[in-house]
Amino acid sequence: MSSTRIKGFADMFPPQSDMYTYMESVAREIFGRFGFVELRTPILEFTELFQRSIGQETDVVQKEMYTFADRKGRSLSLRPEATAGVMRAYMESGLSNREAVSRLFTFGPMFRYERPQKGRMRQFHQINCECLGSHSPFVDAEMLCMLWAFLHGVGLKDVELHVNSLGCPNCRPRFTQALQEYLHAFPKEALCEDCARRLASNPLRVLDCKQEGCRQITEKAPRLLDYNCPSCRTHFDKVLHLLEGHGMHPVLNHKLVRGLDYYCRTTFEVVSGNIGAQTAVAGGGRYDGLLRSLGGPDVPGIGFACGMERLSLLMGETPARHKLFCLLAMDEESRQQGWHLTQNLRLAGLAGEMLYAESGFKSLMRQAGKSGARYCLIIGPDESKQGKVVIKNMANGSQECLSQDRALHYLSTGQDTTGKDSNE
RNA sequence: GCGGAAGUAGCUCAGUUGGUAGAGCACCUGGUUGUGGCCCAGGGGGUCGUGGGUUCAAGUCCCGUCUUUCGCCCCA
Repeated sequence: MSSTRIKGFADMFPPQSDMYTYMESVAREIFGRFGFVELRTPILEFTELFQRSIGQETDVVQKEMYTFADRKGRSLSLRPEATAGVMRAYMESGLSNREAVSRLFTFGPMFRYERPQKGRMRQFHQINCECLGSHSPFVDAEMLCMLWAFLHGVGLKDVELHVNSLGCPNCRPRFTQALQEYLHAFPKEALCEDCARRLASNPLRVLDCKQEGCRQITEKAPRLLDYNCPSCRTHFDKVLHLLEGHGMHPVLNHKLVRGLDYYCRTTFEVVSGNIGAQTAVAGGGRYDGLLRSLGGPDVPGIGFACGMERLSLLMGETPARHKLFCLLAMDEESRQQGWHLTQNLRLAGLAGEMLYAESGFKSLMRQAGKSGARYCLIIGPDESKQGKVVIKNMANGSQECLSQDRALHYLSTGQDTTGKDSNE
């Protein structure tokens, strides 16, 4: 309503923020098992880095970046994706001299000036993984295996893994030429306006146009895979073979191309039909020439990005965190005792709250009920005189009065079976 | 950058051919001394996104604007 917030930039409260924290913790755990370490790079970089990395001709660079001059007139941009910054950091750190293969992951906000819609914000969040230093198809398969494990780890189902091979600088030009020849055979009106333009500037993009007319035409278009050179083909076959042998069944999608210039060979997307107009939850691929083109060592790489906004649309509810206790006290002396007890319970590892409102007992009791706490702790004049506390089990209504010193033991061991599984 | 839809209480929405605002849920207080969830009774809350215009009178009609949302483009 009030418009103090920047369009496309969202505040996140629970349960949404809990969900993002959850995604990150699952990612850390699983990526860690695969030998990945966390890298954090700046949100701001020199504009030139993105221009050189992502590609001067891409929409992302041409019209979607938040670009501005700093106080000394240098052009800076908020990162629209993570890979460029990771490459820069990798080069500057000299990591390639210290280890042959580096496995890095990073989380964080990215920025693109686009029209917000379902699953797309101007400030959005990605989980990003890069493996640098290996040409091996085993690595490609490993990345996909890890991505799949992560998505399953956060409870995702009903998603498909699409793969394709874009070939390399040696073989792709032949395909591009063949595709253009194929498309030129159709009358000009057959393709949509955008594709007519793409035909010259970026013919590969015609393949993933959503327009029905274009789709029919590209259905029988030349296929990338058929134009892969022998070594690209061998590489890709190996990746497919490994995945199949591991029980993953990637969908070979001949129309899968990627929007960023640096991709080659293995490319992939994880798609779902349940995120509005968007379909990709995660996407990535191999980018063997990227580091070299940025002035770095000739080190191959492969990586993927996973969109957290989109992922969150597909996830169920994250388990709500449970409070173990809610303490209410009825007069000043009781409040003081209750306050100390509350802090002691927390310091001993139990999660809970104390109600400070000086309202009537009924009101406090209602609030305790709403808090969702498993136990309600009550201290009134009678209890505080003897240093006691009433502990009421909110689920079954049973209660007992014991000394405040024993409350911790009672709550952490629990005399009933339901009291044992505190997860805080 | 382009197109469609919508903006009324914290939330979801009613609001009839224009006559100075309602419901449900939520919240608060009670239903006799210190026991929540159910029920009952009461209560607090809205410059009807915003700025103009038409009119005796506009939440209701007209125009602008902002925001949100769904698409296009593009992408995760």
